[in-house]
Amino acid sequence: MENSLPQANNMTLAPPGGHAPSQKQVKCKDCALRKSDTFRAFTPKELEFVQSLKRGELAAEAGTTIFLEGQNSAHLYTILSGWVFRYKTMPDGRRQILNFGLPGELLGLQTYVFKELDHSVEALTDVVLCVFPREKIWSIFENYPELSFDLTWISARSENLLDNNLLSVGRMTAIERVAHAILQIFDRLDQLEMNTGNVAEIPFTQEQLSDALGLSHVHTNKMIKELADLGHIDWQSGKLKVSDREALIKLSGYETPVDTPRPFI
Amino acid sequence: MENSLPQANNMTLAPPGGHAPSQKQVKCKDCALRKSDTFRAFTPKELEFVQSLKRGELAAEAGTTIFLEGQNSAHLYTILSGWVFRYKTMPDGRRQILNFGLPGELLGLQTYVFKELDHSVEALTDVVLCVFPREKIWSIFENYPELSFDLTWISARSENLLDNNLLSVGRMTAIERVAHAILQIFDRLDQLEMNTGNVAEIPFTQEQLSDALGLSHVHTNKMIKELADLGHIDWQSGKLKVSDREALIKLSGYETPVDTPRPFI
DNA sequence: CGCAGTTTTGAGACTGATCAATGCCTGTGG
DNA sequence: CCACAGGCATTGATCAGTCTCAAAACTGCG
Repeated sequence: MENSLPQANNMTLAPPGGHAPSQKQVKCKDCALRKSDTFRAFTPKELEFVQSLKRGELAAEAGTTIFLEGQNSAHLYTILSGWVFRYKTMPDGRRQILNFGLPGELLGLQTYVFKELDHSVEALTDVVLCVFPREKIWSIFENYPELSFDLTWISARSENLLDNNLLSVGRMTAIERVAHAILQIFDRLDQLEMNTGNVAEIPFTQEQLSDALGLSHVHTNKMIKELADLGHIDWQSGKLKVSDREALIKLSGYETPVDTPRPFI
Repeated sequence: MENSLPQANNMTLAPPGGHAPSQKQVKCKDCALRKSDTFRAFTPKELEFVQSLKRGELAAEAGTTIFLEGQNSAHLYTILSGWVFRYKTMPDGRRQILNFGLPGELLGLQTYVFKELDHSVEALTDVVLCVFPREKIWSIFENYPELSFDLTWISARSENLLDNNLLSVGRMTAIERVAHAILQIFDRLDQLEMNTGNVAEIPFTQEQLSDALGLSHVHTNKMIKELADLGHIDWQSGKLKVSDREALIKLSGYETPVDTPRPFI
């Protein structure tokens, strides 16, 4: 009744065939994300336009494959709630998680720009996605310079996150990587006001984290334990507490980003 | 007389002060890069417009710093000839090369989108850059939807390259990374018609390659030797010959990209 | 010819991977 | 309400890939 869609045993390709726009959909002007001043304010005109692009909402369970490497997609999505991750795999099963996606982020720009996607995207938690048909994207470029700029902005930001991940995976030690990742996730959640003080709800498993960091899950676990033994963090049953942010920063060379309001569509 | 600019002992911040537009500058319509069908054709109108954005050309010697982390820049550049690399460093000197930049690629989009850059860019060889003042970029979004799309395209492509590098650095063994990198560089050069059969001119040192792959230069050297001993490659004094492409592909799981004409500005 | 930067080689050290259990928690069915 | 299964976290032991250190050989250039 609720989740109109992917009956989502893992690996269902979404959206399946002619996917039904869900019954109730939030108007863009009422979108919860707009309320946050993390995101730049839209003019009424922009809001109305974006509303005209929105086809509906798509709810997907944790574990659902949203995009599959090599496929094309008829839609782009903005994450309204929940987490996803982008990843690539090798034939023998090795997996690299490229990035985690949080609310406000756009999925599938690559599928619009190129013919097909060369990575996959999976829902990490139950998610709600805002659906845009790809044929309508062009009208953004055609009519809304500010929004076109936003698309470039979004793409550049995503590149930026990758730069950081590459530095981490390429040149940091295991413990530095873990500390760095924790701080990065923390700050991103902070921007979205998804933290309670110094505690965050972390939906990913240690194995998923290790796939993001290029480490084995065993070693990742040992590093987490070490950070905990040092008294810097406490990570229990999905709740991550950063007890000593400064120590983590010192340990990993993390630089707190200046966060200016960012666009989302 | 020739190189109007950075007298380029390393680490000169370019462009220094009020940099002189160089005397002779190629008209966009005569740009050598346009001749290649690697790049999408521009309409006369687009050509004329892009020409109006171009402020001049900048020649920089190998080793010149084009952008420095943390700075802002008054210009964006398109590489007309030569190689550059983007990189990040850590306080203790560890360096990660994020990507190599080849002719046709745009530098500094991040500096336009955000306030400042969080990586550096250095000329790997002598380069000639096409200079665009940042204040003019907005007119692209305002007046040319196709070119705005191209900017998004360029940004998405660059993200795509990073995805591949992250997979390589995060999940491949040393020898796989080296093989993968060689194939990737080779294909990019091929697109630009910069290869002679199966031989390419490679300007980077093994140390620079190792910084791109997240390896030590010693180990990188050993892997190169191993590939050579296997008879797959031959890399001597800047000339890299790929003798057995198939073997490299099998070894690294590299996937040859489909190359559609791409934009450059 | 000599110097500086780069490549090559060898030896030993160490970080992180792999293998193999065990423990823990949650949800499910009897 | 207990037994059990499955997924995840944790731990220990061993192994191996890669790093670091050190030195020598090579290359191009002034």
